[in-house]
Amino acid sequence: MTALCRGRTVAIRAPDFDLAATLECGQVFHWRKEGAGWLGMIGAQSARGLVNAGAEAAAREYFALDHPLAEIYATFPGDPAMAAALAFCRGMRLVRQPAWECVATFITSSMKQVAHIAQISHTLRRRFGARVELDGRELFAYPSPEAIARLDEADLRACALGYRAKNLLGAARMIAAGEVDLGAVAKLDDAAARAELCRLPGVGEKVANCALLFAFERMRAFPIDVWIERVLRTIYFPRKRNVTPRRLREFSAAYFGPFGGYAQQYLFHHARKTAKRERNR
DNA sequence: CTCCAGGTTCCGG
DNA sequence: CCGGAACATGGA
Repeated sequence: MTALCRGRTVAIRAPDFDLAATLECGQVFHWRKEGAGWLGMIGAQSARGLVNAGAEAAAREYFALDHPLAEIYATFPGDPAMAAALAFCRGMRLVRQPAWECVATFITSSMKQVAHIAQISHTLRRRFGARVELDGRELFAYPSPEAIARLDEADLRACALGYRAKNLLGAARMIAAGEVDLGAVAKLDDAAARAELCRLPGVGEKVANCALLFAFERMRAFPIDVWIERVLRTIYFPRKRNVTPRRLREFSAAYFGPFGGYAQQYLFHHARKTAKRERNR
């Protein structure tokens, strides 16, 4: 397929890679379209800084270019809804995000549209994150737990976080204090890792599953948000009442298989984009 | 103006 | 375990 990933100066080649879908599907929120390419950071470094340093490997790691998409697709169920989502999203990859950045952005995601989450992410980065130069442009890393832990709740509310300010602050302080160790979470099995993440304020099952999927490579993690719930209810439980959250969880885990998280993200992106198109009609 | 957005937490059946 | 309500903010 196409070679993509232009941080304005450099390209990375890979087959079966749709960079735009990967960056626009609502898994990561800070990349910005610039001309024909995208500008953003991979952890603490600008995408171009990485390549200049001769570490293209880091970009390949971040964008998960090693994920065997053909094999993953082969595990998807063959129903029409899944087929349509696959056709729409083919080449979209689940990136490997830095754990704290992922946990924190999804703490701020509750009851927010994707555009709002991105706005909050940019404000936090600009105000409290480490600044990096890139050709006269400036980029900002996501602020560390320690940097946020030093702040006041009012500082965060001033970034339009609303009630989420208390949660982000509390989570940052727990991690800065060593009460929760994200490095240790990586070594736990799925259930234990989920439970450990849920100790953080503002992290419930859905946010924990996003973190497991987008930062901890748990390909079975299946976040159920309002969009996915709508898909599940309308496509897989048509005109059925009393379908409980527990039932949706159990169905998803059994039906979508070992790469359920990938299936979930494809269904999510497809549902959101097609819904927007319908609305504009 | 009303409705809704990648939810979590707490509270009463 | 389940459904409801409170919790902030901004775009459609």
